[in-house]
Amino acid sequence: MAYPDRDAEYLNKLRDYYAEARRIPSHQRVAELIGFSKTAAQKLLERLSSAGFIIRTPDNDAWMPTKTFFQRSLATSAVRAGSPEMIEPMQGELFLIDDYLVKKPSATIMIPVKGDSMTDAGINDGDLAVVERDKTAHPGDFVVAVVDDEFTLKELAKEKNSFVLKPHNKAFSIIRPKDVLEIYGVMVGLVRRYFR
Amino acid sequence: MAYPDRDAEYLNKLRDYYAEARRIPSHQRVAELIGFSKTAAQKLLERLSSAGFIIRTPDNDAWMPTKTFFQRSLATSAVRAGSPEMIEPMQGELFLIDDYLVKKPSATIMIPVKGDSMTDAGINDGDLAVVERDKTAHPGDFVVAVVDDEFTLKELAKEKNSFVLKPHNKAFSIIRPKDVLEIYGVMVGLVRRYFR
DNA sequence: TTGACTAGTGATCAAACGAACACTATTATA
DNA sequence: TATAATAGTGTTCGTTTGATCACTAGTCAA
Repeated sequence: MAYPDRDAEYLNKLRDYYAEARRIPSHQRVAELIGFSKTAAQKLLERLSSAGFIIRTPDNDAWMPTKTFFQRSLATSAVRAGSPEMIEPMQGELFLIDDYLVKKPSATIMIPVKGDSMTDAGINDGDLAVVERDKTAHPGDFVVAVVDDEFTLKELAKEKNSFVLKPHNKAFSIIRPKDVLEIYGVMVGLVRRYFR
Repeated sequence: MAYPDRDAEYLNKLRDYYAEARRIPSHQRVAELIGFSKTAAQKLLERLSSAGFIIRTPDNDAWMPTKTFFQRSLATSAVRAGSPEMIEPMQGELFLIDDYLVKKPSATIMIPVKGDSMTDAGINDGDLAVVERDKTAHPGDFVVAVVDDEFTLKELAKEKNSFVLKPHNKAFSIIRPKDVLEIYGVMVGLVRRYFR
């Protein structure tokens, strides 16, 4: 087999392009990108469409990526013998971060974390909290509550007969709401970026 | 003021379009979308660019959204003073976390974090590290290194003339590789899930 | 070894595209 | 009240785009 699976390689180039330009490029640019003729690019896109990586836009005037397009491999086991070069892309299961974190897209929102009140729980300033709005909160859950007209991320805890908000940082003290504790949503995930 | 801020309304239409077609449309389509002339669309896009919502692609042949494009104000819910900026609900998958975290899809892999050696940096056991393979590692970066045929996540540090691996947990000690330090990739992001 | 299939090249062409220009109506300001 | 800036319309023009067609060179199975 001289030509095993070139399309996987082409797809990766397309993915890199998308990460930079946020669009599936025109036939001509695909051609330039890969070192192709324009027609070959066109046929490649049709193949990728059949494979489920891209579909047409609603207006049918361009290609757009599907969820599959964004999937990447998850190293299933950290332990393995031999050279690390052996772990090649597409080994391990395919994986989409959004599907991993978000169960109810319509009720999920991303809220930037401000402050250091949760650092002992591994939640840092600048992280993005994935918050599900209509989820029932239980003691022990991390919740986003509305305190003094601001969002606060804390652990929901029960103290005697009332709910309180427990920070995870010794420098902060427990918040005991005067009247009703207004819970905005439950934290279901965390996203952090190390480079911008 | 009869026409206070039409652009905000136009921007929302653009966002809706983007959620469906995953691209900033052409002048002509913007015109159709809003009920505009082509030139007005062109100028609108330039205004939105000045306002920081869109920028040109690296190839300078189209517009692409910026981070700001994905943010939406709290206009729909109750207006609160001092409310934090918020990123658009995942409704319609407008905001893709994968997109947010991954710069080079073809070289990026997800690796599960094992152990507590990095808890002081807010990285817990069971978290998923987003690792970019061909990125150059600098001292201070968190890297995935191959030590004794296993992946290890540590901070890359320089000690005298050699590189060492620094854990972020007082209970662990610095790893000084005997021979060559084999770096698998650089950590560019972190993903954590609170419910399974 | 013939024939089908696949991944390519190259050329043509109408439609769509972005850029530029002149012009108009409304709003904000000095 | 004059004037500048803003948000539009309409038109032109060279370029890019996607679609289509004819053709070629490997791969693979009957």
